[in-house]
Amino acid sequence: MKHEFKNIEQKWQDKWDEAKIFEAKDPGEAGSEKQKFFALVEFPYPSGAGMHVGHIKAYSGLEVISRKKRMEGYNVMFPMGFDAFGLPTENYAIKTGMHPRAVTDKNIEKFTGQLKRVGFAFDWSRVVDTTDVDYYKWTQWIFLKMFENGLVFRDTALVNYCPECKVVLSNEDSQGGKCDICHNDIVQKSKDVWYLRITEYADKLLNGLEEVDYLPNIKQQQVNWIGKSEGAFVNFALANKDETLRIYTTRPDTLFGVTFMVMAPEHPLIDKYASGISNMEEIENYRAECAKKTEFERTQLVKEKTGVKINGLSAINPINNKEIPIYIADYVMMGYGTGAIMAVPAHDGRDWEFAKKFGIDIIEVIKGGNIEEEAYTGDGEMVNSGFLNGFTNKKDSIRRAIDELQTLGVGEGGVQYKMKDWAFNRQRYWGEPIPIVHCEKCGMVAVPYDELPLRLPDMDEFAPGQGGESPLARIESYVNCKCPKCGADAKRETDTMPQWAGSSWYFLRYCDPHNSDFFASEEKLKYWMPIDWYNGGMEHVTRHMIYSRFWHKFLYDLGLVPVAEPYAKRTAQGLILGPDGEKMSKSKGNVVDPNDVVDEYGADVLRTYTLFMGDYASAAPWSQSSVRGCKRFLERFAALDEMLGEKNDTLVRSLHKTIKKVTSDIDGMKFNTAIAAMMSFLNDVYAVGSIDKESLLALTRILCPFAPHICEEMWESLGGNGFCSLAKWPEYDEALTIDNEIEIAVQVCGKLKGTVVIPKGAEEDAVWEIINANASVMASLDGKQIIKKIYIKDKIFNIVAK
RNA sequence: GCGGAUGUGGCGGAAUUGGCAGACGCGCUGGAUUCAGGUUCCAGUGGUAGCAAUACUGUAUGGGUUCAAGUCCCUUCAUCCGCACCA
Repeated sequence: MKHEFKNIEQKWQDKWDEAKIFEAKDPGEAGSEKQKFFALVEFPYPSGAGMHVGHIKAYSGLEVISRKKRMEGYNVMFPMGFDAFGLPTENYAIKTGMHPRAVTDKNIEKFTGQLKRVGFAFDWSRVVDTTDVDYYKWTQWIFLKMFENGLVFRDTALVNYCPECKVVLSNEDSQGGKCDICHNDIVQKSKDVWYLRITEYADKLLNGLEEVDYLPNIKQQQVNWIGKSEGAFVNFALANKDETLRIYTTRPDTLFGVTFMVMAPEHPLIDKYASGISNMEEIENYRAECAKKTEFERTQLVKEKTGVKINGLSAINPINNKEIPIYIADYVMMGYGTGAIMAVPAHDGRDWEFAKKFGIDIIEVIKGGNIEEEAYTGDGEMVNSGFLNGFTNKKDSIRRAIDELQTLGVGEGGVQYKMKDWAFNRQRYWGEPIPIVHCEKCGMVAVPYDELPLRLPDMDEFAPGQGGESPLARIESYVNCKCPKCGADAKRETDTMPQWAGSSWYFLRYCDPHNSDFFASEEKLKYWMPIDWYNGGMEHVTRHMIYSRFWHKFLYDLGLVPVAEPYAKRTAQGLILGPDGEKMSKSKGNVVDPNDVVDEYGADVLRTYTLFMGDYASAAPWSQSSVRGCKRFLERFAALDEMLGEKNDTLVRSLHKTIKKVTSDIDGMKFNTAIAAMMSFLNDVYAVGSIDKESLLALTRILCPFAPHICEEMWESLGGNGFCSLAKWPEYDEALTIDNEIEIAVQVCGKLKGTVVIPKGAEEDAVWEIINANASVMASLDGKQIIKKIYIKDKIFNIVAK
């Protein structure tokens, strides 16, 4: 079989298309009686740059797994789609004057072409495009359901705002103080924005992790992101005021060590009692200074503590009635807990630093450290703490303290999350219109379900407004409408949804992509869900994955989806780095284009190499010369049909071991060792000089998920039945994977002195006899006294001698 | 600071329950084929010493457990990722 493989690739792709062999069978169709396997990869954002090899690696993993599942007799669904709303497309459209719709269509076409060239076994009949009106109709529908159920609200708050992109960003989209889209600094801006009440689902999102099979680091990241902490709320009375200052603490048992309180600069109680504060001017100056800093600066810079004492306000410690001073300081955030804390400088590093700087008392309540030197945050016996004295167990003392707070009626146990509600809007054009109408009389009114979809109006100028308002606000015919409730003149909401909306439920649509009555039928969801295996990037673990789990759990609570967790299993691929070992980026000029690789070596080589380059979950640099190694491998394989010969017992044994290894390695995503095993087998074949047809057919099938084109060609040339891609996955004979004779190591005092070949399962005496015939081992025992012989059956023989 | 990981040849990376470290591939060296480059084929390839058999040494660091440690325990260091004044 001597041809350039790239010439045969198109041929087989056409045949697969024509025979529709990768289309999943819905319930009721022939083939649906098989066990279903729903394999999902993250659908791409179709950017103008096209795909890079990282996409190929991301899809190749489940491509191999799902192809194998198909050959093992599963009804496989491996769909693909496009997450196409978003800023890059819109920015490109503004720059070039093209309409975002046209840009999107062009890019989707480009991506589709690239994906097809690689020969991925996607079910192309189920393609989902989030910008398709038949799709975003249901995105809007789910949004309205959330609205109806009180999960959507508007609030004026300090938000993350990107001056470059002119959009409000969620916390998830502004990690590290940088805009996730353009990487410029974000600023804090007070704005009236839409939120989804994701915090309502914090506990469910956390607890649900117990029932899914995610890689441990993925779970950990989500746990950290949700950031649940348990503690207590305590109400401190303000001295001489009928007012309480409420704080949150994780250590209510350190109440006896409180020597001051701290409020966030924005705390409302300050304004409320401003008239009684003698240094209000100083406080206002401090607040102005803080307001200038972004939240990023406030939290990121490890710098000296700053703050101002509030003259005129003080608090009463409810546990011992001591009067304590109150400060404002920017190390306390308004956005977490209650925006105020009780400070225990002896046992909290930040409070300690602050107390040292401002000369505040430090009272030890937990023994074990030297509080003169630094805060002690470890465990120890409680002291100076009244009824808590003598406690040594943290849990017990916290519980006792909460009991006491409740008895006194000044506090209670409570829980806090780091996760905040999801800022859910963009003041841009290319997104799903938010289906809400503002009526002067009725307030915010949902667009009636039967008026969905609310179409994105057509327009020519999509640049955002100077005041940061959505371009949709300029279309009067769109903005002006009637209130669905009272019929009066009303204004339409002009913000659009953020990019994460469409990807929050796309997998449900794959189950029933052409349904015009519902987002997906109950029957089909019941058949296909949950997703058996989801693979994607680590960068989506705290965003897309949290968001989509939230939406899904919401739909589950409404009884609209059959399972509580959408993803039964989740893995992640590692990045492909540039040949220079750096992250691939256009600016570094180290991006490898899959088209170039396909042009030069063919799709099979590209697929095989992306999986061979290293551990699937780890980052690895691209190496052009290693690509050639995979090419050599496939060329050597392709030549095997000219080496047909008699059955060779050793080779058959080697084959069965290879089938066994490839089978288990694919399931464990150890693609690199699976390919290595096939390379080894191929080396064995070349050493023998020939291979029998049956063995070659088996090899062809186990290689097929990796290099399907060349394998189809081989299958055809050997007269195989139908498509190799649909052939039965070979089984191995366990007996043939076990050798009758094995070579074991012989050690003297733990050092390797030689090897001997023994019959499998030989007893110690028999092995000892064989060893006695081994000259080099016996030579090293010369003149020594044997103290002990250790024989681990079929593994090793160690002689301890003096 | 907190959380998660990782550390093995020149490079990417392999090594069930502790049981022959370096599979497989790249690169490199030598040879064959070729006018030549490329390709292909054969042999070699952790380090040091030796013509060689062989010996010693070797999985970030230092210690420990064990007949036996890349693997288990403790120490130190380095790198990467996530979160970060979260009370």
